[in-house]
Amino acid sequence: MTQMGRPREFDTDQALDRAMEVFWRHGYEGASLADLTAAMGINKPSLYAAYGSKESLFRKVVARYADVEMAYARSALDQPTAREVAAALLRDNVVALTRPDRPAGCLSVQGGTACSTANAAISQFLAASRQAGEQAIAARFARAVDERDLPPDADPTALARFLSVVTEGHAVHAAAGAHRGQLEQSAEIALRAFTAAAYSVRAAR
Amino acid sequence: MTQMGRPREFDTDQALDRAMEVFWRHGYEGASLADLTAAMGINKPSLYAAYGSKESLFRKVVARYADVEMAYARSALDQPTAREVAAALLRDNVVALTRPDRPAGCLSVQGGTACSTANAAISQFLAASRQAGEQAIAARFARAVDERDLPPDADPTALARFLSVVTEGHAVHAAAGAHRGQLEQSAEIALRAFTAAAYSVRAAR
DNA sequence: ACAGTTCTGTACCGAGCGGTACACAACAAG
DNA sequence: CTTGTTGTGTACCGCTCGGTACAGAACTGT
Repeated sequence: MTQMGRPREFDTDQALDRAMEVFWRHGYEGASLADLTAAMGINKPSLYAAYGSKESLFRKVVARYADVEMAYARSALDQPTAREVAAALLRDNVVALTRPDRPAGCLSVQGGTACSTANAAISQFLAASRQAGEQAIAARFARAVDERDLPPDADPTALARFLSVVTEGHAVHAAAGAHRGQLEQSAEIALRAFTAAAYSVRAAR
Repeated sequence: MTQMGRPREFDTDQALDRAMEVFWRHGYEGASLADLTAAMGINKPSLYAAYGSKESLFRKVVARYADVEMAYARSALDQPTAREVAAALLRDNVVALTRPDRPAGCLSVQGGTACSTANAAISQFLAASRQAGEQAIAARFARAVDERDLPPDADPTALARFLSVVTEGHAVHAAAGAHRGQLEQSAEIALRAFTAAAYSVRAAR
């Protein structure tokens, strides 16, 4: 059986990308249904039939964002050493935050660090997804300790947190208009910090 | 002449503090007039008579925030050396972001990194105020170069930007629920990075 | 006492919000 | 050609938004 009823007249993934750009630029609450439907080229009933609700659409957008726009982060974790992981992460993050064909900054931060009480679930959801990324990095660094890449008293959690902090700071800065070269300078400083803290013992304490 | 007409029945600065807490927690757009008036203990006409509009109230709140809640930043600039400036800034910032009697995070970031098109001026205003802070730090570091505290090829602008990035990242993290001790670890790593980048020549490049 | 001024509370405004009812159009199955 | 199913467009829902008109209360100056 192929599919009954009238066929959908738009591509759901393509419309999701249009919605992503709107949420990315204006945040969850700053993006109105009128903005979204205009960008997606559909009407409200089509949106609700295909995605359920504004919140459900947003969650689908964030999932797609993680899949597509954050792919660099997963491949950074494949680098052979912790130092190279950090270097790839910091550098590719700066590139992703300042792509001329994308809104500046990061959907996960722009989406809503603060929300009205009614939408508290949104900011919690975004915070949780950022923390999941941080924990993935921490797990990678824990592996590096096991592999004798990092010294035994290195703190994978603290190192991952530091990298996460820097990328979030870069996201705020990029959204405010910082240029790629400016963030690259900052990333280099952070990378030196990471190396010192990770590989020299007395660092963490 | 004292003051004509019916006297105001509330303290405008105290009400401003109540409004600050609401904006701090929910951002500019996430804070409704109903939330604000309830927290301030006044009615809408009193709010409009005393502060002009929601946007005008927010700007007054941000000004007060800079005066009161960011006083630590100004006194950090009075430290004798660049390293001590950075250390005081990072550490006091972490304390300010995680005060148990204040909302977590930073009003300037929580206020609105992203806004609807109608309120684009708000996020621009906040970004500009953050950049003003960054430039004050850069100016302090430029003085440190003049004073032979920092080496002649240190980059005051890049160093200030790095510190600004870390504090913004800490603000995002704190708003997401990070504890003070966790951010202190991150601040220590950042401080080592700062010292290395600032005081050793080949660092910046 | 009275006028002029300023603040307070109620009750309201138009506009935009997220979300939906409904009639109709486009397809698959029989 | 009919029937069942699903998407589309219009037109609308109740609600909340930021902001205000207005009447009365509380004060100062004469």
